[in-house]
Amino acid sequence: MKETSRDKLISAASRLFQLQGYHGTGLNHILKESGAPKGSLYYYFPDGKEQLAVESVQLTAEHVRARIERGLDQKKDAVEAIQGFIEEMANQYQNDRSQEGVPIAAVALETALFSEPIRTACQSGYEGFQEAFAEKLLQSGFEESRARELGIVINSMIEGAFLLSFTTGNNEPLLLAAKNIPALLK
Amino acid sequence: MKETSRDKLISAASRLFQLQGYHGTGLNHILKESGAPKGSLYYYFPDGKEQLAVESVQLTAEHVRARIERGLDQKKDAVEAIQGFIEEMANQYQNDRSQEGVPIAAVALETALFSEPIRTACQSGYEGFQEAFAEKLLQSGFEESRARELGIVINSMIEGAFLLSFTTGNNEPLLLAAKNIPALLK
DNA sequence: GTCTATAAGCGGATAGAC
DNA sequence: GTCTATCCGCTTATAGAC
Repeated sequence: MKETSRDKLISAASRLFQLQGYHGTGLNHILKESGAPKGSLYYYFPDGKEQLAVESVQLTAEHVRARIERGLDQKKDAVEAIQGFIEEMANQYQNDRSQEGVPIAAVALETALFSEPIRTACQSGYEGFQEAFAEKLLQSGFEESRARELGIVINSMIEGAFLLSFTTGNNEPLLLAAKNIPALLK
Repeated sequence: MKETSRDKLISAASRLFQLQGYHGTGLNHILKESGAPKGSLYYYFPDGKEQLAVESVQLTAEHVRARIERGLDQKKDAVEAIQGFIEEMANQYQNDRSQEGVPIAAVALETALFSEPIRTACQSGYEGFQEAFAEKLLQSGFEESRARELGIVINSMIEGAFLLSFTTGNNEPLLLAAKNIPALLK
């Protein structure tokens, strides 16, 4: 179970893109961080930085979705589960703020109008998050179309609260999002 | 009432930073777009790109806040006013999506951990948006602490919905945010 | 105050040895 | 598959003429 240069490149890129965005992260920085040689980068990712970004976004999105699903499994009731998940995010954010960033968001905003492959990867990622929430709501008895709608609304709320918490260095927006979830799902 | 080089630089920078983010926008691009000469840039903004970004964020934030206030003045009831404002944003976004971007957000995400002056400017901007919403809620009879809380929640919701709409090229997230505002303010 | 020329460095990408 | 050397373009920033 060894980690290849390819894996090391993607995971380093995922971290750095999330922290500094797409244009703010140079390939040299990714190479240094990953310990991989430049030759390997273009061997594994012939389309260069853009391809690396697409795969990084996909990896990040899978991790986040898995984390959402794990979080929502903690409680049976959907409303409590979603509320608890956001609170959990708020709490763990308080600890290692500096090492995280907002998943996908920076890359999405920077590249949406200029790289269709990256934009599509971000869109798919977001759809995955929404599905995870909708799935939980379905299981809790919400009607299908309503559950899908609320998946989008909850995702909006979390992304926005995360953006504000990250920018201000204060987890209050996330805590308030959690607090107001029950009203939204009423 | 002529527009100075300084004004032209800031307004060009505001547009480009919003569309492409901080690191994705070069000074040369800003200069070309504004028509100002490079000498003027460092004459008016001795601290260079960082200072230009701070002032651009401030300008953008003022415009957005003014637009929020104008939007909220359209209806007397706070709930209807906020809902209407988000719908208005969703509709106008449908038209000229490509020329806008999400105000402040890209710059905030890219620079929060690496430039304190820019981060602070973004934070102040967001606080202004929240005040505008809270003010309207106060006038509509909401209790002070509740109004301030909801200002943050509404701002989160809008920012997140805007991010998703921009990334997916579809205004559905904004429309759903508007639709679900009444439940939130219940 | 305005403009040009240029410095110094980093960006992404490639060639070619091994 | 791995690594180095290198190219070219664009970046921020500065110097100095006008």
